[in-house]
Amino acid sequence: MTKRPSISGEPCRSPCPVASALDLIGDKWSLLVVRDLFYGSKTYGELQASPEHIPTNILADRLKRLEAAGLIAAEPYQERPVRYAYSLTECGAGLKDVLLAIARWGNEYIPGTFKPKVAAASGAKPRRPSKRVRG
Amino acid sequence: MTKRPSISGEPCRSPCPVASALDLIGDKWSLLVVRDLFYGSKTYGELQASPEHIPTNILADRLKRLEAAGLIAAEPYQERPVRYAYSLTECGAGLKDVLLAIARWGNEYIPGTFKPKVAAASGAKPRRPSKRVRG
DNA sequence: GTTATTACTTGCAATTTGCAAGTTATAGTG
DNA sequence: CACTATAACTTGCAAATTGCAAGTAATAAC
Repeated sequence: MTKRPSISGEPCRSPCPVASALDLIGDKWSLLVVRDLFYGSKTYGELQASPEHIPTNILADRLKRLEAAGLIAAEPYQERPVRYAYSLTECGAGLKDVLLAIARWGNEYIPGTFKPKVAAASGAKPRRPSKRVRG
Repeated sequence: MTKRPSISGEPCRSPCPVASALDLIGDKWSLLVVRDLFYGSKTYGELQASPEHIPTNILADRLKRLEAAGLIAAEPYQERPVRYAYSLTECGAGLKDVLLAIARWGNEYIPGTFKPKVAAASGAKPRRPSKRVRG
């Protein structure tokens, strides 16, 4: 089985599933990227346009790490220049319950938060599927 | 006090419940402290003894922040020197579903993680600090 | 009176963050 | 063709955060 690097590239802190999960998604931005992919964002620009304004270098870094961890997949939708459409893998999509639990907690205990409409992971395909260039 | 400070002391990034929640608990350590309190840890020493070995200054900082955010409460159990027993508030205890969802996801997608026994939040008062060893 | 324990605090180097600006490739306008 | 615009990143760097190690204060234990 492939090794799953933590968010900081280190081995897992402990075999606790919570600690191991936080090694991958325990930071301020990763779950927001996952949230946006759930809501149908696909491209770098769409992810960047979210209301939290993730810094562009952080977004690039999180996309790399989440892909390396197997939570998301990058598929080129055009060449010259190569542009990628990002989507959740089954592993990443498995975080839906986590996101829902967090959203419910936020709604209950943090005043001023809105109630999100739950969106299904979109099946719409980006144009021009082509061969991979990136390893 | 109406304002809920983020983990970095800033105002919330957006009214999204997920983003707002991550402002409070979106880091590598906060949810592990909450997890340990769920499992019955009460004192600083017990929290520090967890297998992930949280740095002591980080633990002190997180306890302050989580208390300021209203997720945990610190109650003195002895004077001279003052020692505090930490416990989850209702707000902090509300994170149980979040922890469970994360643990389930970790168990399903991260190999090598153990299945935790779910422990109820204990209402027992601390007497003498007792030795606990958790794995 | 020396050592141990608990619960922290402090110092500091290294890492991470985030703002801003730069880069690369292509499209559109005149 | 020159010029502007856009999309998707990359790079530079100051500031903030992290985490290791050591220090501190109060008390108990030997």
